[in-house]
Amino acid sequence: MSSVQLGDISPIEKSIYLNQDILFLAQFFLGKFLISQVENKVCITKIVETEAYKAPHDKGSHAFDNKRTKRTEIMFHEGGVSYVYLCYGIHNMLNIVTSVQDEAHAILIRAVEPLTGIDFMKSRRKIKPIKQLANGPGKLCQALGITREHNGNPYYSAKSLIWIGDNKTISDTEIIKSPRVGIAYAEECAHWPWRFRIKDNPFTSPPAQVVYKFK
DNA sequence: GCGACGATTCGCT
DNA sequence: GCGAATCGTCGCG
Repeated sequence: MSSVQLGDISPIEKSIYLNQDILFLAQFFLGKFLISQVENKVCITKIVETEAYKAPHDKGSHAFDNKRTKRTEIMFHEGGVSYVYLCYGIHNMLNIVTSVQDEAHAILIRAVEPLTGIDFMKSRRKIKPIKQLANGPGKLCQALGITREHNGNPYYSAKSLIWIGDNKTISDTEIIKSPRVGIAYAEECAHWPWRFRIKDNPFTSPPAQVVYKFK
C-alpha cells in the first residue's frame, strides 16, 4: 500500500509563494504534494506537470496587459492562494497564484499523480484506470472535487480544503521543458517553453508535444 | 442585453 | 483525427 501519510506532510510556507521568479516556482512545485480534503475525503497527490502564466507581458495569461476583471482579480492577490476558473463551460482549472501583490503570476497545475484516496478519485471521475484519473488540468479538478467555489483558497495551511505539502525538489535534469498547451492565440508567447513535466513520469498529461504553426 | 469564445475532455468515425 | 458539450466571462454599445 501507499506509504504516504497526511501526518508526515508539512505545508510549504507562505513566503515561498511570494518569490517573483515564476519560472523557478513552476519547476519548484514539481514533485510537491497537492492535498484535497474536499467533502472530508482526503486525497494526496504529487504534482507532476505545471505551466507558468506571467502577466503583464504574457499573451497567454488571462491577466495579459494587467487586465483586471472580476475573474482575474485573484491573480493580483499576494501569492499563496488558488485561482480556479471554468474553461469551455465544463472544466475547472486549478492555478497557484504567486509573487507579490499586484504582480499577476499564476502556475497552472496540469497533472498530478494519485497517491492516496484513489477510490474517491475514481468515484468522482467515474473511470478506473489510475493513469487517467488526473493527467490533465480538468481531470485533476474533477478527481479532487475542485470547483470555482475554491477560488482564493490558501495553499499554505493544512486546514485548507486544498493545500500544498513539501517534498524533495526535482533536479533540473529530471524536468522536461516544452511549449504550453492550448494557447495558439498567444502568438509569439505560445512558443515559450513554460510547460514543465517530470521526465518519464507516466501521470503527465497529453499531448506529449505541442506544435504551433508560425503565422 | 447579446454574441463569441475558451489555459479541455470524451466519444465516435 | 474531429466535433460536440456547455456556460461564465468579457467586450461591445
